[in-house]
Formats: sequence, C-alpha cells, structure tokens
Amino acid sequence: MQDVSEPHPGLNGGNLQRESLQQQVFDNLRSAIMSGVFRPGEVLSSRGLAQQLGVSAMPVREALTRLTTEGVLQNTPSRTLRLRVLSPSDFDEITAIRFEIEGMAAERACGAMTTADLAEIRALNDALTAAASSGDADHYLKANADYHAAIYRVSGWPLLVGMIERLWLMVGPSIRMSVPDRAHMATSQEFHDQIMTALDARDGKTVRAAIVDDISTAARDIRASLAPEAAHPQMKEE
Amino acid sequence: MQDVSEPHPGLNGGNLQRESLQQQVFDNLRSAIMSGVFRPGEVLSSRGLAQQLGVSAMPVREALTRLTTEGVLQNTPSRTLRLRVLSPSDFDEITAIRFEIEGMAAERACGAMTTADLAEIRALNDALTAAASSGDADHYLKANADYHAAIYRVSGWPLLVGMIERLWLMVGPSIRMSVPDRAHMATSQEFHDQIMTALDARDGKTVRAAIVDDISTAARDIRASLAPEAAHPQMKEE
DNA sequence: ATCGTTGATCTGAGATCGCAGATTGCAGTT
DNA sequence: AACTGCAATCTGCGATCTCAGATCAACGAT
Repeated sequence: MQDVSEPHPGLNGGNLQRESLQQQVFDNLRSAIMSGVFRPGEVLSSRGLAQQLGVSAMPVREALTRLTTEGVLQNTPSRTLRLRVLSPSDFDEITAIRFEIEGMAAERACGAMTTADLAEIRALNDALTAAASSGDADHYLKANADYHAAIYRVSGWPLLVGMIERLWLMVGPSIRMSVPDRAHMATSQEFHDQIMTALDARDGKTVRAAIVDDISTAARDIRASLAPEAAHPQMKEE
Repeated sequence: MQDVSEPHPGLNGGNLQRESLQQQVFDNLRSAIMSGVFRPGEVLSSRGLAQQLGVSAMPVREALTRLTTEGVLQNTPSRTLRLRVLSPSDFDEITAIRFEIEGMAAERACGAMTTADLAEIRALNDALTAAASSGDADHYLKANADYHAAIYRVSGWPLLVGMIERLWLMVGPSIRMSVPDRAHMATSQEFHDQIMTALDARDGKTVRAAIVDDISTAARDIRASLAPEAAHPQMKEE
C-alpha cells in the first residue's frame, strides 16, 4: 500500500480497461437475455455458445454458472442448462416483488433527484415516447428499460438497483414473447406522464403509485401470454 | 421423453441425491459466511480453500465466482477476492431493503399461515428463547436465523426468500463481528413475542411492523460496530 | 540506513483433456 | 412393424497445466 495521499487531478488512473473474458461473456449474455434474444426454455450449452462467441468454453461456462445462481438459468434433470420458464405463479411473485422494490426505489429517487437528474429522465421519457410512436417493439422495450433504470439509479442505492435488474432479467424473455402493441404503449405512456408530473412536484407517494400502476398494467398483458401452469409436467421446446 | 403416464406409487424416483461438488462447496461456503466464520475484508483464495476442503481448485473457483456475483465477495484491484466490507451507507441501504422485503414476506406469510406452520414457528421461537437465555451468541444467531427463515418461507414465495437470504449473507460477517449481548437478546425477544401474538391474531400489518422493529433495533447495534466510512481509503486487515 | 531492484511465490484466469451421464439415431432382432 | 440394444455424440463437471499480474522478502548499491 503506497502513500497515495491525493490522486493527481487530470490523471485518470486505471481507466485502461482490463476486463476479464468471463465478465464480458457474462455481460453479453445478460443483455442478450434481457432483450429477449433467447426464448424461455431454450437450452444454452457452454460449448455451443463458446463457438458462437469465438471464445473458449471456460469463460462461457463460468458465465452460465453465474446466470444459474441468479435464477435465470435452470438445471434440467439431464444436467443441461435452460432458460427458466416462468409459470404464472412465478410471474405473479416477481410482479409483486417489483411493486415493492421498484416502488421503493422510485420513491426514494424522487426525494434525491436533482434538476440535472430530472432533465436526463425527461429526455429518456421523450425518447420513449418517440420509440412508442415508431412502433418498433425492440426499440420501445429498450427505451422503456433505460427510462426505468435511470429513475431507479437516482435512488443512490446500487444494491437495490442490482436486485431490480435481476428481476428484469428473469422476466426479459417472457416480455419479449408478448410483443407490446400500440394500445399497450399508449396506456403505458399515460403512466409515464404521471410519473414525470409527480417527479416535478417531488411527490414521492404519487411517483410510487404511478410506477406500480405502470408495472401492473404491463404485467397483465405479459401474464396472459404465459404458458399455463403445467398440470401434466411436460416439455417439448427446441 | 418416455410415456410415463403415472408415477408408480411407493417408488420414489430420483431421490438418490447426486449433488455437484461445486454446489456442495458453494453451500458450504455460504453457510460458513452466514455464520460469520470469515471476517469482513478477509481474503478467500481458491487454492487455499481447496486445500482446506480437500477438493481441487476448480469447484472452489466456481463457487467463489458465484459468491462474487451475489455481491458477497469483491474483486480487489490486485484481482484477489475478499469478503465485502460493508460501509455504514451500504449497511443502511441493506437495512432499508430488508424493511421492505422482509416486512412484505412476513405480512404475506401471515395471510398464508396454517396452524401447522404456526406451531412450527412457535417451536422455533421457544428454541430461540432458550438460546437467548443460554447466552451462547453463535447458538442464538443460528436460532434467530432459523426463526426468521421459517416465517418467510410460509409466504410461499421462494424467489423472495432467496433475495432475503442473499441480504442476510451480506450482513452475516458484520453481524458476527458485533456479538449480541444479553440486553440486545432481551429487547429482541419482545419483538419476537409481538410477532407471535400478531401471527396468532392473523394481523398482517402488525406482524410487518414488529418485523421492521426487530430488524431496526438489531441493526442499530450492528451499525455502531461498523468501521466508519473511509474518508482516506485504506485497508489493513488480515 | 535508505532506496531501488530483483526473484520467489502467491493470486485469478484461461485452455485443454478426460470422465460419466444422458440423448439420439441407427441398426438388428423378434 | 415394433421393440431392443449398441454406438456416436452431446452435455456439464472436474483436474491439471500454463500464464500474466501482484505482493513480498531478501539483497545490493548508494
């Protein structure tokens, strides 16, 4: 440990970017899953992905292990790894948790929000509106995720944001299966406008309520598209 | 996929228990961390632990990777892995999240609780009382964890329980550093009795409030024992 | 005595090899 | 035609080897 005393201003230390390969693979897979590249129930094999990504099997393997720990992947009886298939009750549980912790994050963010934060979020809301009017589902979902993430980040609670991200990761594949239509985007936009107004007024309780409403209405569409609870447990995909 | 139709009654299929080595190591380390075997900031090396556990470095390495993903371990600048050191603000964040989701779990558990569940929890509360009067801190902390976990499990929401477990895992080492004294155990017991009474009355809101009070008072002691926020970032443990 | 250098040794990370279990598909038999 | 059995192939998991970076201790020059 050296006597560093004070970092020299204008000299940015270790921004030379040294990122482990497994971390890159992990982030890569994470964003792919989040944006619905893979379908629920799809089998992910370390060797197969390694070949696709042009890396050895080792980093992929550890990335898959990490995703399994996060509950995004599941071990099958035959020991292969597949994307978790959310049952309706799984989805209900996740949605209920999202009410609680996303509402919490939004309410706290409201209290901590600077005018700069607010301007950034307003810009993201505008981008979201534009994406909605374009009708491109992928673009819309991305903008929606960015918008929500920006709000939660203002809470200043990284652990909470991480927990929210993991929940989004779990519902990601299912969200992508039920592509939002324009009607959905329109109703959602109402809530987003409510959120902006409440943020302007620094009204935390209302922000929280609007967030919960937003999640709730979106969840209704997604839930309807889920495969019904398996009475006879059977599998047949991919 | 065979035509299994109906499982033969009296023949329990695959309960032959085959658990991967890395899973065993992971569970092992997890419970060790939870019970405070390691101190905050302590360095965990894959080779070192592998030797202690009598296994190869490989499964330990993946277990450590998983713990890093869970935020229990941290990568140091020198790329070694160390147990996360909670700053007071980290701890405040975790405590606030615990209010929300443990309160949520307890409230929902109250609504879903059967008489059998209630009897089990009462037994664990009695065991906790006994542990408190014995004065053995390790025993007490274990009984306390079992008691809370049993309540949350009744909520029937495994994801939520998993999230709570992860939070406990993060505060585990810090909890163990501030050994609870008999005065703390006594005040905590008051809240546990409140919880039992409210559970009896199926009064979810009161259960939630009592859980929050329990967490809050315990957190006050723990927080006081944390190393103050590092103004000059320096490390010197181990 | 102090500073700088160097070499031994620790670390995580990646690659590669091998193993056991599971699945699949192609025979070969009845 | 239907079932059985075997071999090829896929899977995850573990062990081992290697490498680059970091730490630390001993050493040597000033």
